[in-house]
Amino acid sequence: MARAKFNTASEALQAIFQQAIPLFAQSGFSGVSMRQIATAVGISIATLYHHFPDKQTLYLRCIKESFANKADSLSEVLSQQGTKEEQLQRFIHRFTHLMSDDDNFRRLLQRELLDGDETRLQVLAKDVFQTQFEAVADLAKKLAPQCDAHMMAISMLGLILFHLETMPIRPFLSGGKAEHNDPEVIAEHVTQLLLIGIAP
Amino acid sequence: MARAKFNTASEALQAIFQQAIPLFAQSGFSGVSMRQIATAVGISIATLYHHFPDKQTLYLRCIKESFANKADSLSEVLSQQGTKEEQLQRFIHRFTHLMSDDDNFRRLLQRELLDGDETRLQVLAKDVFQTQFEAVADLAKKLAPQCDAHMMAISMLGLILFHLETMPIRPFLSGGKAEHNDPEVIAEHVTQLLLIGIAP
DNA sequence: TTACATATAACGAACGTTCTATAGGTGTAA
DNA sequence: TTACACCTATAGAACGTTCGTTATATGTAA
Repeated sequence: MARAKFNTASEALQAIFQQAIPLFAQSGFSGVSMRQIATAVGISIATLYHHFPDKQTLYLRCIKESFANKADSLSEVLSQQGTKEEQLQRFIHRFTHLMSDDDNFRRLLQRELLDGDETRLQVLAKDVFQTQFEAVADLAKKLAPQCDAHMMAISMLGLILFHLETMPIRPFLSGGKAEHNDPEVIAEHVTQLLLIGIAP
Repeated sequence: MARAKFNTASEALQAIFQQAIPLFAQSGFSGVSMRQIATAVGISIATLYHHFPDKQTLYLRCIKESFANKADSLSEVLSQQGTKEEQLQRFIHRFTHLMSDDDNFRRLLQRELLDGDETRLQVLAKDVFQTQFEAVADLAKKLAPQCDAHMMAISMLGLILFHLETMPIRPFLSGGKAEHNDPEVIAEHVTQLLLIGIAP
């Protein structure tokens, strides 16, 4: 019976994450059942409980797993040389692609902003975003010394994320075109808006 | 027994909406049970089913109810006279306050962006947002003729909404202060950013 | 009397979780 | 090398609870 499906516990965990992350990203914590996940992985529900003590723990580990390794790519682009305008452009492009390429990550993040309690958000801020957010705020300070760096950093991220967040509804809004979902188009628009605002 | 709690069916509906809307905004469709809602209203679960055929219908009517009458306030401010810069500033302020004052509405909206299927989002776009979004896009076109009006309108809304969306996590991010949650501060920041970008 | 708002009670299904058992690998002592 | 104890990964079956939903009865107003 046993020892047939996976060679190591780590393989089993990876298989579970691979199925559970998209499910949680799509339907949220209470929209996904343990049976659903077990079925998707192709294991029994008892096996799932052998690897995780309860549903909440599985969910939090999925988030951790999905959020891991996002930092490196941003750190790299944020440490590159160049004028501050070049740095901005590179960061915007990288971040847009990062978020555009990993819909599960973006959806889990937005679900956490809606559902995460104070403790979870604090962990998220300190363990996942802190270093990169500070670098973005520093860049904002260099670009616009007269502005509040924190607010400006939030604005940069929000500009990008909202275009992705509204992807499913924008086709039905006036002027919505398919090309508006192209990360290159979004990045270019955001960069221009930040650099010169709405000035002609 | 009966006819004791409410005088009319409409009163009963209003009492149900009043309890159900914050619950759905807080926990989402699958995070709230019919029993929870009935208990909050102080009626039996069967009474709830007397007024609504099923949970989905109740949820959709809650959304409709919560989204109603938001349009008028925006239409008013969007039709006022003044320079285009004044119009922008007035719209940003009004929209920020509208969203800031009604957290349930904002949360339901963001949940719909995550969970709504194509049909529901299409209804949302056509029935709730269409007119106002077009007006915002027109304003964007007047302010920045060289830009894509649709993208610029999305950017305006996203700038505001993301500051509100990230309220619970920003205290834990570098430079976050309580005053960043003040709608006046947000509106002023967004207006300045849109008007001149990051230029000094 | 009729129509409706309400409540009690229950339905079957699904939920998260746990109990129990077994197949198979691993370490150890005879 | 063999024998046995132990551990891990797995699954079947069931636990008690809650889910959305409904059938039925009763009280009140017109």
